Amino acid sequence: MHPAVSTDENIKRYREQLDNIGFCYDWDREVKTCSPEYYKWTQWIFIQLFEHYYDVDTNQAKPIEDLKNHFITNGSEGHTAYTEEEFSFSKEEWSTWSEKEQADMLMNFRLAYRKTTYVNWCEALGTVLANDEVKEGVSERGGHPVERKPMLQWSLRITAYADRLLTSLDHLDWSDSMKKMQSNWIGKSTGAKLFFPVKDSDQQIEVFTTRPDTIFGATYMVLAPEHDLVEQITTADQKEAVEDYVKYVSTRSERDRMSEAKEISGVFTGAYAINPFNGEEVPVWLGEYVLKDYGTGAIMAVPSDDDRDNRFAKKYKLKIVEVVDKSEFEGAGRQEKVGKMINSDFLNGLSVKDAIQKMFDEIEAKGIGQRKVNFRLRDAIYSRQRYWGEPFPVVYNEEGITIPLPEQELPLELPELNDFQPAAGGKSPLARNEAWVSEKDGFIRETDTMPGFAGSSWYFLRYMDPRNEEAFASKEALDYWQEVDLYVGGTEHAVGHLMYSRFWHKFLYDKGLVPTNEPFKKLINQGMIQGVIEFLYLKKEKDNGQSVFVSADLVQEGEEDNYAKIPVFVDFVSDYGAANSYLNATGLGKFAAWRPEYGTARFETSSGSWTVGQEGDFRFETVSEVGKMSKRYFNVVNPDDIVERYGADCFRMYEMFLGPIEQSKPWDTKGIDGVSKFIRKFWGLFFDGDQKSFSDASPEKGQMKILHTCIKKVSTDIERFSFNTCVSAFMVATNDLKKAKCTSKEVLEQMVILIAPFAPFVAEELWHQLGNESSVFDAKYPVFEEKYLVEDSITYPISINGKKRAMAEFDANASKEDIEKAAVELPEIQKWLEDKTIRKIIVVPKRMVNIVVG
RNA sequence: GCCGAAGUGGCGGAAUUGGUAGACGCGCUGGAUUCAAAAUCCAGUUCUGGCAACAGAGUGCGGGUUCGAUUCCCGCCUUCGGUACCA
Repeated sequence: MHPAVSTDENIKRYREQLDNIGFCYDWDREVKTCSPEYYKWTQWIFIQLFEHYYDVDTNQAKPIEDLKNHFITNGSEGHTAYTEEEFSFSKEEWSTWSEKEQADMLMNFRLAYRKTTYVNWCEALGTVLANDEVKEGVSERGGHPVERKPMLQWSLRITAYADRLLTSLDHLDWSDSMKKMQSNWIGKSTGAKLFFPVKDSDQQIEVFTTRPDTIFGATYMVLAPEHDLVEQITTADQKEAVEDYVKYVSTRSERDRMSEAKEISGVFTGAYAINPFNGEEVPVWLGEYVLKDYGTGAIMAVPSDDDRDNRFAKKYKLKIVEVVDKSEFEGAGRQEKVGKMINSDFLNGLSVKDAIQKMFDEIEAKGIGQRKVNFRLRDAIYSRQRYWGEPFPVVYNEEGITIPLPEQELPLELPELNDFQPAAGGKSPLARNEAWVSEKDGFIRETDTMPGFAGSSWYFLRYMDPRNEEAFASKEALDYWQEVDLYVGGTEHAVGHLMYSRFWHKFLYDKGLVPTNEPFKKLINQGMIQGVIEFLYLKKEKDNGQSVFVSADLVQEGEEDNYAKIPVFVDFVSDYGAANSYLNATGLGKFAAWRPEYGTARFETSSGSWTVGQEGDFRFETVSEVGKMSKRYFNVVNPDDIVERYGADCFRMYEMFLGPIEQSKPWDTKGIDGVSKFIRKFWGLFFDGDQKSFSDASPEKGQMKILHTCIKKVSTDIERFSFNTCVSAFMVATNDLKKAKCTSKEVLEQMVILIAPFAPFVAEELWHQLGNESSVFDAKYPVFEEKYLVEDSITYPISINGKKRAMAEFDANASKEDIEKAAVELPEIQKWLEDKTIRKIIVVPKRMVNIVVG
């Protein structure tokens, strides 16, 4: 199916569902990130990013033209543009460079730029896979091998904004946990970068370390297996081992490499580096735990003070030199920055803290390195080898220089294609459309497309002015709406979408295109309604070329590692959600038809093997896990049938009633009857059968108390997004009003207004039944009045040593002394005081009494 | 592994600043109504012992602070989200 068709169907479907549930949206402001009217501006923003660099002096984005002019007049000398590498060239050199060489240099500074990055390449499928589609080195679909492969791709230089993304978190009304996740993700650390010369070579290894104090304990070095120097420094007799290892690591996902649960691995290059402080020769190793893209892609390993280095050193029997004496800090971890320096020449006797500072000075004095702030945050890869995305609004000339399209040629529309599979030779689908790719004058178009986060990084700005053809939004609209007041989103967006949006927004702010520095003022995290994911166990090793699935009950405990888990569409599964859910012959047939690549697979169950076409009594057990409802897991449950059966009011209130908004939980309709009953009960306050039962009778004091208790609870709970307790407050009020036989229109009318945002359909109907002409949503929302809740007396719990032993009622104005006296004299309390001395009596007014005895 | 969150009856959950643990709802048990069922209504329902009054235990596990801890501190366990190509 064409993605445009399925996307339209999905949008239509969502719209129907949202209407069905009774959500109030201003549909005039609807935007579609895949429509050319919208993505014209996504492309436009991309070009702006391409045309700018980040100036670290003024801390804002500046036109790349300015930088180019600087290079023309000064060369690299004195430039203040953000970049990862250092470049040094004179204006004369610049002027001798070809246009292509100059363009390549500018690429190192542009906020949108091209560089070689690694992708998960699956040769068998001829395509690049998302990390999620790769499970333990093989593709989730088909179980084919996947390797890391370098590819020239677009990236966004988000790292230029790292510091600002970090510091402006302070001013946001976001949860602390969310801010922490973002700040950890950005991962600012202050350290030193320094060079270790390679023995018998003119090469140097650059490392970044936050622990320069431990340099005398640096007994070996580790390079990322992809490090540029690997080939040059590897000795002849280690060549084969190194090549094998590099190949092995290319099949490992980054996540696997970071996990320490798995066995540590590495290989010796044969080369030695010189420790610049003590002149010792230290072996240079490769290790998969060092990543190419973090820091410099190389570390000085200090096994005495780093856990991973320590494990590595022990495994490969490398030298360990203790350099920090932690004897005064019992229980301190290996990596804790405490203790006194030992075995460290001029650092001996210093505290770790002082030693770090001293080393910064030494390194700079010796001229072998300098202080450096490093960020864990990496630039965002912006290319996707897929059809369904925004085309890049650029062409490449014959030399490969990037030329952005002029604004009047935007949008560059996605051309029609009838086959969305990757093109031959691992190229993106768009490469099939040669007429589109080849532009006039030998120019060619980019065949990759933009990622999903392109359109989603700024859509909220388009809501402010969705039809504007002159700009992504008018200045007037942006000034009026400012930022997003409240953003409700899940924590799954914590470091992805929310970080990218903030980055784009800051860039637009720098250009004076938006009035605010941050896009989302307040943010709350709703939990996810989860689903049960059903997996089939697939043997990683094929049997004579045949895929073999094994029923979960036949897989031994501890053997799970030999299997890949393949998700199955939950509709095929019998007893879905139960612990022993399974596929019968029909279900297996559906699975095989749905996943044709497994059409020839064998499915082993306790009652024999099943293959396509077989009938009979098979029970192939699945693995059930609670996880997010997602297209990827084929476990999405549809709200429509609930609305059909119980009505939208009931669906809405039940979903709220399930629990706190920020908590995740599996979807389960058990209990929805309670909410359904409540709505009928609420209706029953107004009607006795078909007869209206309300009257003009003036409300009793007790009824007003019930009403205002409810108003108070609901008003405060709405403010703190505690909707589940609002629903229970309505239930309590309804039960109480019924018990009080309340028929007062005055009270009931207020209840209707109060409940309207929760159950809009029934509220509107009752509102009209009460004789009102206008909509309930135009009525004034009830206001809590304290006077209805004033109590004459208060019931106190009386505790002995913190354990409740009696209840007693006291006048609301009773003094502490009176309460103490009366409490002690209660017969239920007296028996606990026999043979005991009263040590203390604590009275918390209007709360409780605690008598301490001993 | 790392970062973040959560863990309370048979189940979903409540307890807003350290002050009555289990509100509200589901389920279950008994009863009313009914030829019967559904629906509805009434009563009970944390666990253990007890006819009961009552007593003991109890908020993932182990410690600590406090007159008092679901709430604060330290150490663990389990589950969920993220871990850079889902966004």
